[in-house]
Amino acid sequence: MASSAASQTEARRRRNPEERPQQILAAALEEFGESGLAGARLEDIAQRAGVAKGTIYLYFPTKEALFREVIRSTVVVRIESAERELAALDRATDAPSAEATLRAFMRTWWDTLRTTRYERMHRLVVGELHRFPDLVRFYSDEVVLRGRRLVAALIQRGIDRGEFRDVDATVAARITTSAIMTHAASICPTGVMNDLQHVPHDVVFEQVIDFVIQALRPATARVAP
Amino acid sequence: MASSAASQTEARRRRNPEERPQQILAAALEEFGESGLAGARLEDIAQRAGVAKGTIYLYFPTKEALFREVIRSTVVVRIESAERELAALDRATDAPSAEATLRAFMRTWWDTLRTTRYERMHRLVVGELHRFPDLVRFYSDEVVLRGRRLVAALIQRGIDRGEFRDVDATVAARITTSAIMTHAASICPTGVMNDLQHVPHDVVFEQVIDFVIQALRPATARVAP
DNA sequence: GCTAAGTTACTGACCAGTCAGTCATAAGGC
DNA sequence: GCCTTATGACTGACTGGTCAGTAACTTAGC
Repeated sequence: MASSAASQTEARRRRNPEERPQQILAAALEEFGESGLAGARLEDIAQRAGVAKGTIYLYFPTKEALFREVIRSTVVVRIESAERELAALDRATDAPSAEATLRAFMRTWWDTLRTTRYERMHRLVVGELHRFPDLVRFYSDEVVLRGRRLVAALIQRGIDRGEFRDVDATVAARITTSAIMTHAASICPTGVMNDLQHVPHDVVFEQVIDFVIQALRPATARVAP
Repeated sequence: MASSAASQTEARRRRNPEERPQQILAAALEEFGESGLAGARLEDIAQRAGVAKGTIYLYFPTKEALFREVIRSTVVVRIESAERELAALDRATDAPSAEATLRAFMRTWWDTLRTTRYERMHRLVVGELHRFPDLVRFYSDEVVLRGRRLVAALIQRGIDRGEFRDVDATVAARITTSAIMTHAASICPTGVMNDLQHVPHDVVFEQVIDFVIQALRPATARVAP
């Protein structure tokens, strides 16, 4: 036990300037997501990151600056993954139906949103972001609009191919993403839709996406044979 | 100016034990909604309520107890207004179409959700409630489930009358309310859908409700004549 | 109607605890 | 031996909660 504590101390003391910011940001996301900006303690963030409090100040000038970087860096990861998705979709342009593509894309999004990481992010965005107008704008432009544009493109493809009704793709994308995001954020144990705790995630996802697809189906496709 | 200050002091000093809790709760909702539970200062709440800090402790034992009461009392108001709506709907049982009734009901909800009061409430529910499991349950049962049951009943009525497809009314209600709530919460200036700032609220509402109605329309009703 | 004694709502200075931010010191790495 | 990275004890500002005191109002006695 003594040796383990010693090796731990050793490990903590090892210089690691490349990885330090990431360690600290990851710990900060957890603490901020748990307790909010004002409620989170730097001491706890440091402990979770396996460093001393002073170390944080070697990389971030203030608590608020750390918070901003938590948002920015998490968001950047999200953008990048969304872009990877888009690229993958563009490569396989016309093989599957628009419906299948939309389903697949929303599915990966669904799986991402349901992680604890994004549950915390969601909490911070709704609960604290409003006090940082520049971050609101950043998030709004670089995450919300960008993500929606992606979904809108998929829906537009379906419209062009005659699979979907001639709706406003942007509006449809907005409603689709909002439904998916709310459901993803609310079905966790601490979420506000606790009646869904016992419904398998897959089923909830299918319910949402089926509803959306129904709204997008053209009238003629739905006549009984 | 001196006289105004004097009369203000006079007003503040007037005893008013009946109204004090409400004054304090209203001020607390504003401050908590603005700064979060940990970020809000009792001093500021007191000032906003026009009382001294000590006065708060005559009515609420701790800051946390005050927070709980803010949630509970605001939620109670919401339940009561929803029940009034339900009663009004039951009185006019079979006159208008299910679609018209659903539209009307969602419309009043929309107008309520867009007030600053509920914007703050939403922030608190998403951002802070998770640390109070009993409040999560309370909110989940008494607001989310209850509201959804109301909407589900409206949709079921439409199904029974043959106006809507034979969908799972609960699922449809869940998706409908989530879309309406997200949009209502996100279109404010500090919200995350800032591209909607310049779209009239009525239009946004119509887009959402039209999309939902499309998903609910039966196939046969949409065949071209 | 007036004053004294009593009651209760309210106040704000104060205390004790907390925590963001600092800095003298230590520990690698070269 | 010097420079970079890391530490954690320390400080000072801040705030939740307390309480001795005050003002507003009520009742009683005349």
